[in-house]
Amino acid sequence: MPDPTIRVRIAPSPTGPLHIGTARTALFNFLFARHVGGTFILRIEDTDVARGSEAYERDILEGLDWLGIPWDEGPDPAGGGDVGPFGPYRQMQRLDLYRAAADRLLAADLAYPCFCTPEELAADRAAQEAAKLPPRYVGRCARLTPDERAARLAEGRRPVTRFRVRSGVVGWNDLVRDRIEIDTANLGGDFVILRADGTPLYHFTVVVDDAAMEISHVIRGEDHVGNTPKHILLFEALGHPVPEFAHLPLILNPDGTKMSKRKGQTALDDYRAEGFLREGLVNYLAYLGWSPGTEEDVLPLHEIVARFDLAKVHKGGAKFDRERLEWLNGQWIRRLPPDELIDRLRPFLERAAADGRIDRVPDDEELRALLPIVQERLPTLAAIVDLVGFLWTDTIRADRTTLVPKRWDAATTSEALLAARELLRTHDQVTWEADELEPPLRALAESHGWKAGDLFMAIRVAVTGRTATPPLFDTLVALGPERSLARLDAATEALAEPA
RNA sequence: GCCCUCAUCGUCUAGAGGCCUAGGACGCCACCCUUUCAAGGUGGAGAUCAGGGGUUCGAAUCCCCUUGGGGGCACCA
Repeated sequence: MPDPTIRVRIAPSPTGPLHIGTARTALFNFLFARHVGGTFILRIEDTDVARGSEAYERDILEGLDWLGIPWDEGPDPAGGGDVGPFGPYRQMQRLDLYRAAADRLLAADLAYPCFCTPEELAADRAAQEAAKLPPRYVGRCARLTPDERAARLAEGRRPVTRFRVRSGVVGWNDLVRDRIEIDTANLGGDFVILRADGTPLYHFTVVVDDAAMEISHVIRGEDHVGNTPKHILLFEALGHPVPEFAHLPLILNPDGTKMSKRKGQTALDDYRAEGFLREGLVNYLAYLGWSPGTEEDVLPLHEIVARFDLAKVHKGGAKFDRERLEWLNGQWIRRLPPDELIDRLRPFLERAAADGRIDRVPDDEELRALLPIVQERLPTLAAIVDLVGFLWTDTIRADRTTLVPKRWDAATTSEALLAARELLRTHDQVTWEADELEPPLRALAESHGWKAGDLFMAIRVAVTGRTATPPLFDTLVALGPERSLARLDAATEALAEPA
């Protein structure tokens, strides 16, 4: 049952690649909207021209799109025109709206021009700091007469526009944190809403846009709690009903501070590049600060939507736990249908080939045959190369020390490898299958008095170059008789070389 | 300095006065399975519910204080 009165938004600023925290906030907005049948809007807050870039905007749209949390209104991720009746959805295309809103505030004397110079403001702040007072605008220009303003204008000084902060207490019933009240005396004085060049600042654009776009619920990070009174004041000054607010707990670094690039991996793109699935990421992110209250850990998006409830969102922050993310991702990889897994693995193989980490890319058929032995061994998609990259590499390097099993010496290893090679060479190639390869090799070990495990380990390292691999006989099958024999030869040669 | 705010195993969490001698999951340890590595199964260690006061027949759950943590105080968003 769609509810047109419920409208939420994610409003990222393109000043960096899509942040995992932004993705989480977007997800919670999406979950809330879908759960109640509301509308999920994406708005680009690009008024910080100095730090923003179009490349970042693309990264954000692409990342959100990839995550699988589609917005109902906003820029078209494919690069087309905006979608939705409240556009445009990029703030730099809405400048006249802010200008008009500011004019209304100016006309009602709810805002005023301020001619203070950056130097004056810096001096004020320094003085306040020295006196151990909280920083705040002193109000030098708050009560300028028309003549004084005209005089300054005549000097060629360009004023910023400041919003008059009224005295009193502003409060709201936060949907996750309950009642919050803040005395406006602690807001830092009258704040700037328009720069001298007329471009608007954050606090002003959010409110003008949230009002214009009829946003009913503002769901954002806890770091915005202190901004909320300013926004409420602005809504009131603009004569617009104040929306509901819900402040989400922050995602934290391992040391408990707000997640940052310095102390953690924050770009969604980096997780994507490592081969984390959207399903795993979404599942994990949804469980940071929220839980369905049941004992289900692996939950698909539509189930999360069905169970989501803002009232059950936590108040305290949650540390980002990569181990748990990896486990969850593995769960999702194991749940992927074969064809789907193959499709998702492909880009990672192509990338590995481009980087020279493997020499060729397997086709779908080869990959499909491999899935039974790799699917349960992948914590991430990118791990495929590490796991079985030796299958697509022309030459492997197996050094002498790893070639010789723990309980063996080089001579025994050579002897065993030679015997195994001979056995495999004469093995019927039509029955080059795991079930057919195992018995004769076991018999070989027994006849020489070797432990089967030692023999298998020697062969494993000889044909793969590593001690940890998928099951040996499946590996030999994937390798094929020709390459298996060649690698056994190369290994014996390596052992024969003087150390 | 000021304002706001949070507080259950190492981590993510269940818990909305008696069901809690606090449950699950990740991680860790052991065992089983086993040719290695995983996956899977079983079991285990791990939280005097930050501390102290109340309220109550009864508190992890309600109130107060303390402590500790976090967030915020821009012509950034």
